[in-house]
Amino acid sequence: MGEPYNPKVIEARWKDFWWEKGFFKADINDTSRKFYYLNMFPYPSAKPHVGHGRNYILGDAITRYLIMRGYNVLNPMGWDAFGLPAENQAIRSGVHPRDWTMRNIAEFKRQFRDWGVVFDWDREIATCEPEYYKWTQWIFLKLYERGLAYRAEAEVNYCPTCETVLANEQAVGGRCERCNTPVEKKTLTQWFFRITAYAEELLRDLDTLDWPEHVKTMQRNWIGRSEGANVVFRSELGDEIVVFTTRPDTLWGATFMVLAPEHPLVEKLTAPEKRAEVEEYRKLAARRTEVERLSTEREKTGVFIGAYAINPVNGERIPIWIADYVLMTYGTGAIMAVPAHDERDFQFALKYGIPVIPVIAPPGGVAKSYVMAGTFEQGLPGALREAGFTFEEKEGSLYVSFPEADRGRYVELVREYLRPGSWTEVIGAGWQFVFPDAVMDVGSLEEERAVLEKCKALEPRVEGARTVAEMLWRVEFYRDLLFHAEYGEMINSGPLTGTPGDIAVKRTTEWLEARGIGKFAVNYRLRDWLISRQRYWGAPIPIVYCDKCGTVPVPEEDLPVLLPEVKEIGLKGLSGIEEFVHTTCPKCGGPARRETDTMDTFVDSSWYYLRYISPHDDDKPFDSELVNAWLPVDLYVGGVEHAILHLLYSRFITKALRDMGYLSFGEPFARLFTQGMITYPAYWCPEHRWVPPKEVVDGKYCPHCHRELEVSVVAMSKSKLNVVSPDELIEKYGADTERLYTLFMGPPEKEIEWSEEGLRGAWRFLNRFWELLTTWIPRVKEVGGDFDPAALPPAERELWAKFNETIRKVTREFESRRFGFNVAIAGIMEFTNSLEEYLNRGEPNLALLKRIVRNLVLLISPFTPFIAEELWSRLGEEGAVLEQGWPAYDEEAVKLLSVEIPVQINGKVRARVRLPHDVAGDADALREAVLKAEEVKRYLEGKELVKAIAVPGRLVSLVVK
RNA sequence: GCCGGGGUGGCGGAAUUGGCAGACGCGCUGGACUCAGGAUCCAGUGGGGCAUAAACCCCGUGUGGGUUCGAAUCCCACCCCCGGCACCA
Repeated sequence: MGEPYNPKVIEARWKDFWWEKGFFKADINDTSRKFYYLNMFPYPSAKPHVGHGRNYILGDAITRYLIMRGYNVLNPMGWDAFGLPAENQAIRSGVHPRDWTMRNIAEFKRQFRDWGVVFDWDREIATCEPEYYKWTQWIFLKLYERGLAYRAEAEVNYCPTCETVLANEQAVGGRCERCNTPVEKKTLTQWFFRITAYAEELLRDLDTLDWPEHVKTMQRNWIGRSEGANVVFRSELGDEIVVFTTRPDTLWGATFMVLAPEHPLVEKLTAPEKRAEVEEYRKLAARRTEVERLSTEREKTGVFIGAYAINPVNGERIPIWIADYVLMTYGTGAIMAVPAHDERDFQFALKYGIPVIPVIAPPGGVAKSYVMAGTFEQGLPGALREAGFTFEEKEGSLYVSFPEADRGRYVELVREYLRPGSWTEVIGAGWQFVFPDAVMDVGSLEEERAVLEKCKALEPRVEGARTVAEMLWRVEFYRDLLFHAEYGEMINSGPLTGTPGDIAVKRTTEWLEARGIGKFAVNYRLRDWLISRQRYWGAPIPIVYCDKCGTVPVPEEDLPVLLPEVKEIGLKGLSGIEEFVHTTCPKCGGPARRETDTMDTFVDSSWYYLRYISPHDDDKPFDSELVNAWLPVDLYVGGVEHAILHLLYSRFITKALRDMGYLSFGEPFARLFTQGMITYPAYWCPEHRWVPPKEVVDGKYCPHCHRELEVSVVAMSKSKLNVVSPDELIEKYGADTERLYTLFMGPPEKEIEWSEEGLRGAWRFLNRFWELLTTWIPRVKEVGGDFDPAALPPAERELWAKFNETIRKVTREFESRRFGFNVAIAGIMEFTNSLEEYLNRGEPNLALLKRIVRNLVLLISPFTPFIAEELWSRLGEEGAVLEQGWPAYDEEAVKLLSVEIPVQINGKVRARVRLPHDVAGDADALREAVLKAEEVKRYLEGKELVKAIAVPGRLVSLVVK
């Protein structure tokens, strides 16, 4: 019998062993077998939970494997240590953010140690240490020198709860990412990094990265490149108004123009009688929060400013409006509005009575005509039918649909039957109005007006309509043809009429360029990165303002600009600390004021992977030569939540540093793996707020009021009280069990729910594993000598083959891009089951068993290092597990085995034939052997064999009649 | 709306990428041990048919069609779910 498994004793023995032995210290000067493995460093908030564990346990397993493969692994860890929670906590409790942060860091390190997760701790960094943020400031200065850091007055997102400015990316859906408060607008002078200068490259280089497709897609969407043209409109007074459009082919349909309320020309262009109204609207727009503004439900609003612009392609005079659906921050802050082919413009035009002129033929090539009851003579339906037109007749009205090609015929025909004073329309590729005495197009503003007037004169019921479009909109039958955003043949477009849809954009752009009124242009959704934060706990921006010299960067030798030591952290951040603000100008020595903004913490984390290479270098941020040798990071692992911000910023900083000559590469992370979160039920009581799962009564009732609780399975978070602490689990089951279960629960990429039952499955397995191995280790320990696999009897052969199959399976998962350790561990479990069965059968082959036990221990070691190290030492082997090579897979082993070949007859598996490996491996021999086999013959009797397909090593498929 | 990723037992998920669907684990059912067990061990477990039993048969990977000797896997159409973005001109 083996002894009982006691993880507490075992784990205590090895906890510090791996670090002390130096297995996790990278040899930074040897890059011949280098592997830079990197976990995203954590923000050290309070205590880590099992959800944090997923990331680090995964990484630890991978690095242990790599070490055994003989790689010189760099696997560092550090702390994203600046940030809001520390500061908010400080304001509340008076504990200095540094002390709070350091306590948490200690807690994280203790947890890692308990987990058996080891890093190269000699390279530990914390972004809040002066020796680190000195270089964050240095990077700022370098960007400033290059014009990539600049100060600008900008309308910014401001969170009234956090009392700070937020980056666009932190204002998620118009709400503060941290506290969910609706974001307000404020105009402030702020620091920006010019990430847009790299928009094109950031987009293009995504193609070179071995990253999950969805992450690349998210970045592509975020950068949001679109091609089109800038077109120069002019106001009636001659002011240039440039608009960006992706649809220059719709230019002839521009019936109005919209400027963003903040557009600089608004001031000048507004007519005196409109000024009050315009001013009011601008104020309203400025006050509106992002949420309101972004709400898709909201109806579009705007104001006519009393001025007109001239459409350069056709000289049409079109009204200029302002509306907040046009953003100052995208394109030129002004658009040409083409209501016939843009949904927003269409809504706007309909609401404010602005004409619509179709200029692109709709897809489908179908035209429609509605002939109202009472407007036509008796014979029309019959005549239509006779002429081959199909239509529906409802309450005396006709609803006719026909191919565009029949338009002429239809118009001729219907005209004959129209009663005097009536008309009908043909709506399709262009809108036509058919009167008994005339046919009129709606192809220009002038024609539109003429049609409208004529209709009004004939029919008092359309009196209220302000435009033709409004009139037509009343006819349900036409609605799907009044507006569309597809590409199609250009119509009503002067010299370009008739241009096919597939070349319309290109030809129009060329046409505009030839006339000097427009130019091909590219626009990005990406905005510059706003890095200013009005806070204390961050890296101060190293800038001084001098009355004489202006904006002066702090000289490099004066870095770091230290955070002032203060007793109490106030709400005003650095600006509230007088001693800090007042300084002398580095240029003239006169009195000056310091910049009091600190940098966004994403700046800290946008370059930390470079610092790990020489973490304690006082002379420079990093050693270019070593960094160029070690980077890009071979494998970067972290949560998807950083798919846009952190990764995009890091890529930008890398490219900027490369262009300054400090780096030889332009992408920091060659390969990325994103692991999913661990979820757990969170219980909500309307009265008693969040209830910890353990206190829930009968799985659903509040322990205080017995009300039924609302359950949601969500990512573990302290605030929702649904975290599972590793401490209790490790106390009860040991770290190996937590590790094993964490890796076994499912593919690491996916989000998954934590389950203590599942954890107990891992616990049971480790107990069996331990007992089995400790039972036999004393015996195999004494055995010497080897064995010849080819000479093994069948049962042993099979075991040996199966074991090698297991090695292959486990190895494959480490080498794959999915790290499916759930499958690898399942393989180990499966093999352990077989081994147990074999050992229960009788006296085993001890030489074989020894080989298997040794390698099995090595095989499981990346997942459960404690138990592996303990068993390894009990085997009496030299050295530690991490000093052993990774078990090799013996391909020959499987070949010793006979193979069971399924035989399909007409697509159904009807028999199985056991054959030697070499027979099964050869198509001809296999086919022959199977056809001769007794169990197959009975299916062939009296039948004709039509086809026999043999797949070597797999199966045989027979077709019979 | 646009983009991306998916639909396999009661659940998490396997399936060597076109070759025995459901590995491994959880849960469940039955049994053992026990004063007891939410501990542990053993057996069974996709659905259905037949049934003393072994065996055997049919159905089955979101739906419908197609390609193929053979489809969870490839193609076409549709339905549903998850994630991201969303007044970006």
